Amino acid sequence: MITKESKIPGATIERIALYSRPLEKFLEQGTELISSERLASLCNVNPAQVRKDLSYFGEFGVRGIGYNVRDLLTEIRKILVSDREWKLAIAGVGNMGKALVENVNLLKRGYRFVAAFDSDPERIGKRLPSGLTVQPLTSIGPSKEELGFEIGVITTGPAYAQAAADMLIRAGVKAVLNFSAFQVRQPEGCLVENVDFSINLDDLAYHLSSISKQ
Amino acid sequence: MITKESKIPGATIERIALYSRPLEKFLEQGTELISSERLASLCNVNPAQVRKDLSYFGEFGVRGIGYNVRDLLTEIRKILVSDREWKLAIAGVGNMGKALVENVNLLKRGYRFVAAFDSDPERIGKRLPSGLTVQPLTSIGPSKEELGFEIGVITTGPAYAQAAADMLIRAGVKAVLNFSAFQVRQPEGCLVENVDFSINLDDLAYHLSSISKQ
DNA sequence: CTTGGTATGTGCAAGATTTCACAATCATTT
DNA sequence: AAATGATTGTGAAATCTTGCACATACCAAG
Repeated sequence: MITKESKIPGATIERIALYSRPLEKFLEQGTELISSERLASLCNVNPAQVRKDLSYFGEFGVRGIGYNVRDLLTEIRKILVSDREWKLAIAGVGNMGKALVENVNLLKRGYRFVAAFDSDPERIGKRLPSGLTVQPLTSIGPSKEELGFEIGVITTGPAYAQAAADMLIRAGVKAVLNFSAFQVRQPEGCLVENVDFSINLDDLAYHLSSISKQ
Repeated sequence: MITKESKIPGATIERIALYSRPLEKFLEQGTELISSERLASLCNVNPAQVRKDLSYFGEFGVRGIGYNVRDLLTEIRKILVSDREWKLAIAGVGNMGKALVENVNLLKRGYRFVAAFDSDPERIGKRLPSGLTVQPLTSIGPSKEELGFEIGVITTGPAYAQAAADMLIRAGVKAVLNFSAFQVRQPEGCLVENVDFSINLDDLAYHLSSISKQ
């Protein structure tokens, strides 16, 4: 039961994060116990998958009974290291940027935006509802020194995405979450996740069509 | 080379959508040819993977030469059925909803929002910059009759997500893209994709920590 | 018209992930 | 204290996915 990183499927990590969502809800509702079957059904996965995923990290259930909601959630947060606060910086304060900075769910889960940047002179200096003042992209470096954000989020237009990523990485950020339409390359020593909604729509369109073809 | 749906990996579809992004850029720039190697490198995947993915649908390249950018993009759009317009409806017109409705990339790729709904009386009746007028969630049914949207997008708060999904599905929508923090259950006869950014952040946090532990 | 250089298409092996199926374990009842 | 019923944890089988390696095909040059 050694937590050997290299053996853990990447998809397992994402599913474990997924499991925590219904658990949070059960905790609020006061439900104490949950079975792998119920949790699986809520997450659209196989019950054995839930158990196997968790088994990579330890034994958190009680045979014949199920999982204690509070305990399991605590364990999952430990596994994902979301049991502490992470400081984020955002580059690009358009609609999408604002949606993220003001998203209470992220804050509830410990993701706090501590700095906001943009290249548009119109936006620089403006104060966001969350209290952050928009700074020029060029001040990422000094700002990182001062505020110590660890993860960069990119919500600029595609034209500025790579530049923003470069500046964040040069400033020492070790992980980047990129929502721009431009696919940011993964450089040495920095994690990059690219998120592109239109891919989800393409995916739906493809499957919709292939269903109706039958 | 029969396009047998059941044999095509789900991940292949998503990657094919991914390949179209750099291709769009090359087309704009006037680049005519591209190799699987270059395309793979831009998408952070293996060149053989690119060729294998495409081979599920046909032979689009020329041995010894590579792929014609324009032709490949056309083929990919045919495969993904993104060579036509898809009509979307959005439920929830907060920051996130607005970000999507006003996203030019989606429009450029043929995804057009034709209706917007919200449960907040403050928002109902307001006109969005894109020209849409926000309607009450309860009018989804009649609106679908009239406007014929095929895909529903959910950007409500978690409390309204399932209700919004139910209404969209009852109105006859066959695919739902859900951005709310609530995991919508996949009902019979309707595709559901759940997107939750905080999972991406959890993922980054996990990998960041496991790296620094070494 | 042959040769050389290059990059695709793909059978197959290697690898990764998921699912099954059942032993293990615990609370409860008799 | 034993039997019952429930649900976990997990080895192993089944399935799915990826990547190698090379035959195949095409262009260009001589």
